[in-house]
Amino acid sequence: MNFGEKVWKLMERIPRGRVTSYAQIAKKLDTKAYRAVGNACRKNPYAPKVPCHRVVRSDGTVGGFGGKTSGKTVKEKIQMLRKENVEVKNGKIVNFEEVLFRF
DNA sequence: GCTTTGACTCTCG
DNA sequence: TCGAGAGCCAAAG
Repeated sequence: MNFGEKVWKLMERIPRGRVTSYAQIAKKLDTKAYRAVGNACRKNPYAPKVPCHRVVRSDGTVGGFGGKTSGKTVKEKIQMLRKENVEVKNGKIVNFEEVLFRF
């Protein structure tokens, strides 16, 4: 199994209204490839099946989705999260510790 | 097979 | 508060 497949498989289990961080995923995979995780997300061949928009940075900031690479913007990502009952303020997750999915 | 790049994270000034 | 630097790993060229 490829590295990316493991990442996507983990992302599938993120429930609605919850988020996780790249660090959490890397930790679960027993690796420190935080960046590689983000790289895999950027490719994301499993489109809506894998909710990469529920993956944020370790400090709770949304990050990613920066125009060039995804075509979308951080704002769009935030809108999706808010739709799923995830509060976002100034690009950061509100009550991050509470909605963080630790697998 | 080495270099570049990236939706990352941590530390320090 | 915020940016810069360093460290980390995987994929693509």
